[in-house]
Amino acid sequence: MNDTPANKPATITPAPRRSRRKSGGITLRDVAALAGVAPITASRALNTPSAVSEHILQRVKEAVEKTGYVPNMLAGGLASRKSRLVAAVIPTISGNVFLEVVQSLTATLAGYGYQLMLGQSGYEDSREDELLEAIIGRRPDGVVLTGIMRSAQGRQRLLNSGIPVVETWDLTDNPIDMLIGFSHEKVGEAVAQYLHRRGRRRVATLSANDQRAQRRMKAFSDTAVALGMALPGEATVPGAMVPAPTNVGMGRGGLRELLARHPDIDALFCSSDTVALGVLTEAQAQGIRVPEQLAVVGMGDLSFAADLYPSLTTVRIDGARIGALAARFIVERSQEREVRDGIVDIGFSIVERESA
Amino acid sequence: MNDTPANKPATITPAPRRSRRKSGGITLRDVAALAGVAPITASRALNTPSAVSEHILQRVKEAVEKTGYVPNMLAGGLASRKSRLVAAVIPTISGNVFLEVVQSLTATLAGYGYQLMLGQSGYEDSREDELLEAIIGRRPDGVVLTGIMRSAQGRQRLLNSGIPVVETWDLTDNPIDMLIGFSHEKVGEAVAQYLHRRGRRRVATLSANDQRAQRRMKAFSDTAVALGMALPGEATVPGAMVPAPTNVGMGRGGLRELLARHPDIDALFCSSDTVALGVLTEAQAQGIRVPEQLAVVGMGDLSFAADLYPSLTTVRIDGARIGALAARFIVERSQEREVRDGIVDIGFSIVERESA
DNA sequence: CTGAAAGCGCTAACAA
DNA sequence: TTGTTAGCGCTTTCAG
Repeated sequence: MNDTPANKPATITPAPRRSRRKSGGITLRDVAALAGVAPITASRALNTPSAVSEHILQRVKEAVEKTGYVPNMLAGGLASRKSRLVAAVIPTISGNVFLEVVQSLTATLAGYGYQLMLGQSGYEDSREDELLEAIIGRRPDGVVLTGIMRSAQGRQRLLNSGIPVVETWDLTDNPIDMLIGFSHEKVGEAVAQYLHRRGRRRVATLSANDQRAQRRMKAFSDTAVALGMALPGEATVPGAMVPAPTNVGMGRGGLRELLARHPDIDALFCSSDTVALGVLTEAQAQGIRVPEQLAVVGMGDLSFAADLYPSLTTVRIDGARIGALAARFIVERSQEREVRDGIVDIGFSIVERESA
Repeated sequence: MNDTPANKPATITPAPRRSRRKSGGITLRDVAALAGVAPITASRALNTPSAVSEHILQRVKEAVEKTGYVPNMLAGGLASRKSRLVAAVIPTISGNVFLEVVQSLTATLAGYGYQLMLGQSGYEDSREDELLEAIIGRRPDGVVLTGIMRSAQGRQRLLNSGIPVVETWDLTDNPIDMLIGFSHEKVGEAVAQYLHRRGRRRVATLSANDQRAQRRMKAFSDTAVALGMALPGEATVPGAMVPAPTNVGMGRGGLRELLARHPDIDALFCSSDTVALGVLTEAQAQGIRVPEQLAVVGMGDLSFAADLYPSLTTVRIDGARIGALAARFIVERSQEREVRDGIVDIGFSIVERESA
C-alpha cells in the first residue's frame, strides 16, 4: 500500500468552470463594452437618455447600431417588474363586435411602447381559468376584459394578482378595478322608445344567447310592454334566440322562425348588426319591404351597417374609444403611483338610418 | 480632543442590508419551502412531473394549491430561453380577411400552452420596423407573418434574430423560413376560367390596392384577355381600385364607377367578399339582376358569403388550416432540434353559389 | 430521483 | 453623471 497523496490535488479548489450557457446573442453587456461604459450606463442611455451625458449617449447609440442590439424585454421585465405587455380577453375574435376595441387597443398601446397579448375565452366559462393562469403568468401590466362574464373565482384570482384590470363593454356595480362600458338596459329601453315613436306597435326581438344581449332584450321587452307594444296581457314580446357568436344565416333563420309564429310583427330589434344583415337579406328574399312592412334595428354599427340597402338603423358603441381609454388607463396606472379609479360610461347612440 | 473610538464600530462589516426588491408575490421558492424540497425539485414537479417521485409530486401540488402560486413566465423564459410566446403580424385586424387565421392560431397555440401576441403593421411599411423591434425584444418562440409585405431590412432582422418565422397567405420563391400559402396568380387564372366556362365575355375587376390582390387581378386579367373576354386589342380588362382595407361602401362606389365607364360588363371579380357584398348591395339598389345581368365573384369566403341573397360565389382559403399549421410548425420547431423546413401550398377552391 | 451552484439579461438601490 | 452590487424568479449544468 502506498499512501503518497501525489495523485490527489493539494487543494480542492476546482478550476472555475466556464459559463455553460452562452447565448450567442448580443446583450447590453456587449453594447456597453463596445461603448466603453458600464452596463447600467448603457441601460440608462436607452431607457432614460436624459440621465446621461450627450457624449456617452452618442457612443451607446453607435454601439447599438453597430451590433444590432435588441433589448431582451423578458430580462428587463423581470428586473423592473414592468412587462409592457397588456392582455386582452375577448369571447371570440370572429364575432366582429370587439374588433374595433382590439384594433384601437393594439394601436394605442403600440404608441406607448406596449404590446397586446390576445386571449379568447369562448362564450363558456370553462376555458377561462386556464386562460387566466396563462395571462397572470406573464405578469402583464394590465388586463382588459372585453365583454366577458367572469366567474367569481376568476375575479378573485385577478384581484389577488394585483394586476390592473379594465372591464369593458358593460357597467357593473362592483368592478374589479377600472371600468369602461355602457348600460345594456338603457340600450334596450332606448330602442323600444325609438320604435314606439316611429309608430311601431308589434315589436319582436332576435337575440344571441349571451348574457349582455339578453339583458338588452329584457329591457327592450319590458319597455315595449309598458308602452303597449305587445299583445294585450302579455308580459314579454315575441322573440327568437340564436347561439353566440352570431352569423348572417342565423339572422335569416331567425326571421323565418319569427314570421312563422308571428306573421304580423312590424319591427325587430336584433342583438347584432350581423344578425340584422341576415334579417335584411331574408326580408329581401321573401319580398318583405323594409322598413315599410318591417322595421329593423341592429346593434354595433359595424362597418357595413351604413352601406346596406336599406342602410341599417343601429346602436353605435364607440369601440375605438373604449380601446383607447383602456390603453391609457393601464399605461398611466403602470407609470404613476396614483391609484385613481376610473369608471366611465361611454354611452351609446341610436344611428337613425333607413331600416327603421 | 477625545480619541476614544467608542462611537465607531470596531469592524467595518455593515449589517447585511435586507433585500430592497421584495416582490410580495409567491415564488417557486415559497412553494418549495412549503413542500419541504429544493426549488429545483418543485420546478421539476411542475414542468416534468415524470422526473419526480409520486410522493413529492403530491406535496408540491398541494403547496401550489395552498399558496395560489402562478409561475412567472418572464423568469422561466429568461432562464430557459423559451418564452412560449408567438407573435403574429397582420396588416389590420379590421379587414376580416385574417380573422380566421388569427382565431385558429390563438386557439391552437393555447392548446399547446402558448400565447399569441398581436401586432398590426398597417398596409404601409412604415411602422413595420418599430413593430419588429418590439416583437424580437420579447424573444418569441416564433413569428407568424400573415399577409404582409416585408421590407428587405425587416427580413434581415428576422433572419438575424434566429426566431422561427412562418410566412403565410402567399407563396414566395425565397421564404425566410417556413411558408404556408397559396398562389394568388392561380386564383386569378382559375376565376377567369370559371367565368369563361359560365359564358361570361365582358369581365371586369374591382380590387383593393394591396400587392396580393393586385397580383390576383393581373393574372385574372391576363387570362381573361387570352380567353377573349376583353375588348379586341386590349391588354387588360376594365377595373376599379379602392384602398385597403376594403369595406362595403367601396364595393358600392366601385360598381357605380365601373358601370359609368363600362355599362356593358357581365361579370366582376372582387378582391374581397366585403367588396362583393357592396357590389351585390349596389346592384340590388340599382335593380341590376345578379347573376343574370352581372355575375359577381368574391374572395375569402367570409362567414356571410353563403347566406347572402343571392349567395356569393367566392374563392375559399382555409384560414383555420393556415393558423393551425403555423402553430404546429412553431411549436414543433421550438421543441425539437430538427430544422425541418415546411413549405405548404394549401391551395384554394372556388365555391360555386348563386351570384356567378 | 434530488440538490447545490451558477447564471439567463437586465435594472433598482446605493455609493461615489 | 457614472459605477458597483445584488438581485428579479426561474432553469441549466453538474454532482451525488
